[in-house]
This record gives sequence, C-alpha cells and structure tokens, in this order.
Amino acid sequence: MPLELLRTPPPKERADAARNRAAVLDAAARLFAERGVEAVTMDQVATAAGVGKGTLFRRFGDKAGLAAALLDARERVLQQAVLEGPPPLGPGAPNAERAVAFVDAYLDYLLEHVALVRMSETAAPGARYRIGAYRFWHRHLAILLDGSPDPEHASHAVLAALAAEHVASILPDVGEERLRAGVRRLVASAGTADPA
Amino acid sequence: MPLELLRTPPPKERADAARNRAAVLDAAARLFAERGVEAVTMDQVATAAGVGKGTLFRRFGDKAGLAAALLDARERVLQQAVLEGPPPLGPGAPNAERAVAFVDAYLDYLLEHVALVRMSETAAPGARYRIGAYRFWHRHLAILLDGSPDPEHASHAVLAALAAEHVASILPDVGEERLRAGVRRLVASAGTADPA
DNA sequence: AGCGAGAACGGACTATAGTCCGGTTCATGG
DNA sequence: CCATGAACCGGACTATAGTCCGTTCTCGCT
Repeated sequence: MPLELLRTPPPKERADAARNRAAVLDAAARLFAERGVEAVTMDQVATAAGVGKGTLFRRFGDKAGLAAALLDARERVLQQAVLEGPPPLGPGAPNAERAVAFVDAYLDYLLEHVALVRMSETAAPGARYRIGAYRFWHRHLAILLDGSPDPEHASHAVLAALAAEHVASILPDVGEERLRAGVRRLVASAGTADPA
Repeated sequence: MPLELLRTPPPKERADAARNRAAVLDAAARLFAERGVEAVTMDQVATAAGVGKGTLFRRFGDKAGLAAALLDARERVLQQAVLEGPPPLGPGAPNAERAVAFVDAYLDYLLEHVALVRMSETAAPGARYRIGAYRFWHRHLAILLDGSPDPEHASHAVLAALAAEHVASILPDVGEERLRAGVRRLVASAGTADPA
C-alpha cells in the first residue's frame, strides 16, 4: 500500500452531525486547555458541548479518539510537509538527513501537545499502534532507515523513543536539549549498518 | 545512591496480613493464568482470595501493583544475576558485552510474562517509570553504556524499546528473532560514540 | 493471662468510562 | 410540499477501579 493511502479520508456527514462535532471539539479544546486533559471527564465535555454522552462516544469512540481528533489538523500539516514539503523534511534530501529532520519536526509537534498526544496513545491498551498515524510514521521512517539491516525494527525502535508516555516521563530527568540530541543520535545510528 | 539500595527492602508484617497476602497472590496467579490478565476484575480476585476489596487495594495499591507483586520473585532473580552472577550478565565482562547480555536476559523475562508486565507498566499513567525496577535497570544500563555521549538518555532509549506495550505491539509484526536481533543492534550502537 | 495501641480488615460507597435503544431529525425522491 | 427510511440524538444503564471508615484482630508489655 502506498504511503499516501494511509492518511484518513474525509467522510460525508449530515448537517446536525457536523454541528455537534464542531461543538464537541470546541468544548473539549477549551476544557482541556483550562483544566488539563486528565482532569476533564467525558460527561463534562458532553455537557459543555450541549450533547448527550451517546453522541460523544458514538462519534469519537473513546477519550483517546477525542484527543486524536483534536490533534488531527496539526498532524496532517506534518504529514503534508513530509510528503511534499521542502527538503530536508520533504523529498529531495538524502535519507539520513530526512530521518533526522523528521524526528526534529515530530518532537516539535509532540512537545507542543504532550498531554494530548499521551492521552491519544494510552487511553486504550495498544491504541498507539493501531491508529493510522503510527503506521504512517513507521512506514516513512522504515523507508528512510535503509542503511539498517532491519529498517522495520529500527523504525519501531526510534518511534518507541518518541512515545508520548516515554517522553513525558523522562523529560524531567534529561530536559529538552538532551532529549533532542539523544533522539537525533539514535536515528543517525539506527540508519547505519553498525560495526560488528 | 548505590545500585544495591534501589532494590526493595523486605518490611516486617503482621500474621494476618501475611496470610492474606499469600491468599491474594495465589488467587490472582490462578485467575490470571486461567482467564488472562485483562479479563480478571479486582472483585473477582478479592472474592477468590476470600478477602475484602479494601484489603486488596490497601496492600497492592492498584492492579499494576498486584501484577508487579506477582512478578517480584522472578525479577529479583534477574537483578541478583546482574549484580553478582557470572559474566557476561554479571560483573567481569566488558561493558558492551554485559549490556548485550542484559537485554537478552531481560527479553527472556519479558517474553515469558508479557501480559503481566504490560499490566504492571500501563495500569496507571507513568507507572512504569516510577517503580523501583525501572530505576534499577536504567541505572545499570547507563553505567554500561559509557561509550555514549549521553549514557542516561541512551539507557532510556533502549528501555523504551523494551517496554511491554511496545514489545507486545510489534511482536506480531517482526517476530521474536528479529526483535531480539534488533534490540541487540540497538544496544550495541547506543554504547558507542557514533560517527558524525 | 490480660490489656491497650495501632495495624489490618471488609464491604458499602463514589466516580468515571463506555453501552443501549426508543425517539427525533435530516435529506432525498415523488 | 410531503412521505419515508436512514442516520443521528440523548440520557438512563452497566461495569469496574478505587476510596472510606467503623469494626476486628495482633502482638508486645505488664
């Protein structure tokens, strides 16, 4: 399957459904910003949006889905830049450079929304690995890490170091600068067939 | 703080408490084995053990704590082997070899109990990084990866690839052999000051 | 042995995620 | 403009994790 098809297609939608979706996203964004993602219950979101719980869950599945929907726009920008933006993030630069540019850009995105991404990845067990975005990033990185004896696994390993739960937990320990440098080193050596 | 002190000291315990702890651990082990960790509720464990829910939660904190308690014995064996077992796992071998031996041994342990370890790491947000075991392994690896420009981060990165959630999710993709080989490569290159 | 302080017990209670289904609203074709 | 069925709505309902606190049991001390 080509990389492009892993991006979610937009479905057609009834008018009332669209109205309610917008209301829910607005309310959720506001509440999450005000009180923190963890502290907001789904009941509160439903009430603030003026819809029933059933509506909320039918549309977004669970809290992780709601978080993912809020991140969707920002994530598409990144996917777009990777697919057809200027190098080194987009096509044109050498693979090794593109890989480094990718982890840099991904960390920009992640550090900007850690709490939300964490929610989208951890609310349901295994959620992170099932959503389309993970498969997209994994495929992309695996293609770039073509110097590795096993690009598939190398890609998984790099993404493991970019998991929101992991980053959020080690950030107090190492700080942003060392984190970025460390991940850059990791992706650089992961793309190489290393010495014995 | 020296490595040895990160291991949990044994507290003294009242007779009824000891009796109940044993009953809970027995019941939990049996139920988890029979029905799978996910499918067993804490009420079921309490009932099967013949204790109240309050007792269960006071002693183990949450489901993650219960899982951790069940793994405790097995984990101590590994810690013991690392501290004073024969090389290359124990002291005596070169650091690079010890690091590889460690990830091998850790994967033995992990693959034997994925579901349980996963529960112990993911039931509460950030749980994995708070328990003593993580700090122990992190410290150990950081000492061994002394060729890296940032052993602390390198150690975190390797452990990220050993998270139960991660391993469980990619295992169907890559299989056990490629997983082991990939992690071995990762730890080998993480311990080196890499080119440019 | 008897006793008192404090640790441990247990089950009723709360909070929250997620499900279900009878009623309502929208969009399309006549 | 209206009929019609598909899609959507909402809030009562269920299941489970985790808390609280009055009661009971241990164990060291006299």
